[in-house]
Amino acid sequence: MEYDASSFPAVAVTVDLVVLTVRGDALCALVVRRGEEPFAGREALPGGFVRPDEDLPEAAARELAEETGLRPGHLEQLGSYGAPGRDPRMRVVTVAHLALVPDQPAPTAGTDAAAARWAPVHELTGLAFDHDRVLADGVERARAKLEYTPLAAAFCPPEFTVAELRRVYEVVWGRPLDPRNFHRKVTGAAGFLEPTGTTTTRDGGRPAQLYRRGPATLLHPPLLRAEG
Amino acid sequence: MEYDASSFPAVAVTVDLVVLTVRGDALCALVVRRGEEPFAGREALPGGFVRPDEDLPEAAARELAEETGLRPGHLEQLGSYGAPGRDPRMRVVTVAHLALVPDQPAPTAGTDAAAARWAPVHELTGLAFDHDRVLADGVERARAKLEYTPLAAAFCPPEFTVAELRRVYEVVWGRPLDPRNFHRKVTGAAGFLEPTGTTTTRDGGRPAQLYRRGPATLLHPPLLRAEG
DNA sequence: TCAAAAGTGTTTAGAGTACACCCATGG
DNA sequence: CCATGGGTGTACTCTAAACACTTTTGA
Repeated sequence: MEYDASSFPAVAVTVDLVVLTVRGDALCALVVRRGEEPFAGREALPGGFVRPDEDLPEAAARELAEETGLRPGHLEQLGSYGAPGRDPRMRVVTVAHLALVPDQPAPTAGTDAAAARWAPVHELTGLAFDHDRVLADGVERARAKLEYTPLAAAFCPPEFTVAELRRVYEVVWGRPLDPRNFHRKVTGAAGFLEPTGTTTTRDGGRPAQLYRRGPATLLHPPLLRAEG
Repeated sequence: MEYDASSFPAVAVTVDLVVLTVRGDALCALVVRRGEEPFAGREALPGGFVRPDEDLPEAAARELAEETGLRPGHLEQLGSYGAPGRDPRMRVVTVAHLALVPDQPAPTAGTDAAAARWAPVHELTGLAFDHDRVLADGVERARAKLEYTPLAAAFCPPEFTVAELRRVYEVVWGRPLDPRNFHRKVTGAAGFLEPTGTTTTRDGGRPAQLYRRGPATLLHPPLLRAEG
């Protein structure tokens, strides 16, 4: 990395957020309606400047808290996007992040979030900037990561049943899973789930064991998307 | 993404490269000796400024060509690193990229590459900036991607034998693989390898079929790192 | 008592590993 | 003709998919 620190191109760095949640039957993303040019009136992913004193993950966490008022179940860097013309005003490189959050009772209760809403990802097209692409990359990352990490639990409340976890997989992958085999797999995967000892009947039928997220970060064996 | 384009923090954006190759028995990375402060005399990953008119992948490809004179077998974005203090002079956000190249007959024959060398990744510590971390992330990405993509072929010359491909896996993963089962797996994976119809005896013994990279981007089924 | 969902057991098919074995070349 | 590596066949094991079946609640 050789360069002269005194003469560098003027670039702005932002963080943008793909915030995903499972609501009803759909995988949903958080979008905000833009009030200013460019792309005024269009929807965009939430985001903002990286401040001089903060690291990239900090900036992403701050923006997320400002938009949703919530601590995410999971937050990771997705990738950077910096095509010269992506913002018509100036050179902007954005570091996109992927956040997974549990379903919110209230849609959005943040400060900045006047014009924010959750929308099913399959309905979201025509976003501002290159955000269609960023969103697609985020969704694909989430889908892939459910296979080999216990990340699905990030979409769930602190305590959840196996059926609720299965519902996350079914919505994100868009296909049904066998409840019996799914139950065996996730309860058998070391470190995925920790039983709380309590049960609930909120899903109807026979009472279901409640679980918390376990300490595992990788799933052995992975759950596979391609069944049958 | 709401912001005032006229008042943004001053940030420099660079690309850094984790360039990996398989040489002899070791996975090696390209490093350059720094001539200037900060970290003068220390080794660092190759990299440089993103120019005003180029996209991030272009910048990475240009830097790679400048350093190695070579077209990579594979080039992808790795991640961005932007901790406030990572460069003592000013705020620098770097977009790290991962490049995989075939083994070079001549070590490095580029323009900028006076002080460049290939070094086994396990010997590389004490790199400038946060490059130890960037390198480690790149190596881990490469290891993981060999499992479920046909990326190992990016380490090979245009035409290669199954044994040469297996050698790549053994070096990157650091463990021996059964030649017979490996052969069956890679020749059986659809789209991984395309036979050229010619053979070679350059590895000794019975002539081996030569293959080219096939069109597949994902491996079904994946090769697994954890064997029995 | 019935519907609904939790959870267990069993069968069967496919994939992976280990390893015996044969093939084709150079020296 | 022997060493070397290429390549095939096969038995065994392990996992997962499919699905019958039992359990435990609310209505």
